[in-house]
Amino acid sequence: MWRVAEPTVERLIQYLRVVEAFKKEGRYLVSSQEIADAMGIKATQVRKDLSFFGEVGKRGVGYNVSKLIDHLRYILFPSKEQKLAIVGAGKLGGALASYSGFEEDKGIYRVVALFDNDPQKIGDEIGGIKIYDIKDFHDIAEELDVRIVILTVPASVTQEVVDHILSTGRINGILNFSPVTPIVPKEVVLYNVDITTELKKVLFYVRQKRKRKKKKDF
Amino acid sequence: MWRVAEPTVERLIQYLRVVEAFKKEGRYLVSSQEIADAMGIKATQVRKDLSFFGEVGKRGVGYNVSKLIDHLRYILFPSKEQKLAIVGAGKLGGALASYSGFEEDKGIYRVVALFDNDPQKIGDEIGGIKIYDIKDFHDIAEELDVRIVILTVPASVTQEVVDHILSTGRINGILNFSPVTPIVPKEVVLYNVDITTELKKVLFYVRQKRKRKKKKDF
DNA sequence: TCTTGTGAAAACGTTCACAGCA
DNA sequence: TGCTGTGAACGTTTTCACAAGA
Repeated sequence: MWRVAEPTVERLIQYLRVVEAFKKEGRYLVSSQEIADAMGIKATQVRKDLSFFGEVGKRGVGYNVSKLIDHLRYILFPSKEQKLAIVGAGKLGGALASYSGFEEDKGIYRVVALFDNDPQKIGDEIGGIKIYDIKDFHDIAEELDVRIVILTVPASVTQEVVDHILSTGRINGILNFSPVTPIVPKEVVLYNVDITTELKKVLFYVRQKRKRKKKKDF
Repeated sequence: MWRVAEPTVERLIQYLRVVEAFKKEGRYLVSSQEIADAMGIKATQVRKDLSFFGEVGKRGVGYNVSKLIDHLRYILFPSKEQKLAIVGAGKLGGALASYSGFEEDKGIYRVVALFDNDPQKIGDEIGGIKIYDIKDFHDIAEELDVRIVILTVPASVTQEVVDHILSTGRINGILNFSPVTPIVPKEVVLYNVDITTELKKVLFYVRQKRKRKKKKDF
């Protein structure tokens, strides 16, 4: 199998979305330049990425929209729909359980369960998804064929919860929304989405730019 | 002013959190190795980053925890508390309005307003934050001194809403949660947090690893 | 002529090896 | 001796320049 660099994977995922949008507009052909413009990157970058797995466009013509979609889907998500669980049925977990953006990705993944430790919440439903007791994670995850988890628990219990869900030996992927990076065995895929860090990056660069501008003004 | 690379800024922000945690534990000194371990990176990386703005540790000793915190805060966020607005009072916007993780960053930023176009919601409060009519964005943003926006609107209206809020000329930073990358003038700082892309990266690499493992097993 | 595909170069980021100090 | 600071080496990612093909 090929070894794909992480920034390339990120862009391939976005190419798929962008090209699917072109298809919805009824487009039959698309150029690397058009894809690049839609994403704010360079056309050469798009061509490098797309040609990584072999030639897929036609020189002088462009890329066939439907063919390109099939190609990207085959490379990125050739498996059947993956089942996800959201662990932590608080505000953020609840918002994700009924997040409309996930609808677009039917066939790739689907949220099938919520977990929490609050007896008040267990048994309820959010967005049509049932809340289970985190104590029953082992059994329910097995029953529902869950191997990937979205983690939306408070920072203070992140490591503890991660240890618990990994003790089942089933889970091989975690998308963590807490600002604490848990320690996981290297065979588990962990990505962190830290909202507070992203916000601070915006703040830092806004200030940086103001400064640069002032300097220029002289 | 210095030019700081983006991965460096991200790590500096995390050093601040990690070192503040060490301070809470009553630590007076900390080594680059300890910081590195807490973040799963190399100690040399920590030293490179921390020495970027001049020497701040003591050779043979380590870093003074309180001094290091002051130093990082001075580099990253020397300005007064920034006011943020959340545009889009749906599930995700609501969850962020009452997100407890923001409490930790008091003094750096604060959410002061929500905006939506749904007359049903306008006038309500979420997490103590009032929902205003997006039509009044210009006036309210000026009144509340908002220059940074968290965007949690549906993908289909992302560009339209961005154009509207930028037309005030006040806004110079956007943290966008929609999976569509809006086009903004280059003087506006834009960061995208695309939950669906992060999820797909996890799925891709989980599959990749399974394959690699199988190969190894032979 | 138009647009893709690609080796080579440049830019960027990380790691190493060790010098410098307490 | 122990730990920081840093130039040089290394690895990775992006960009360039142009060859190849419809």
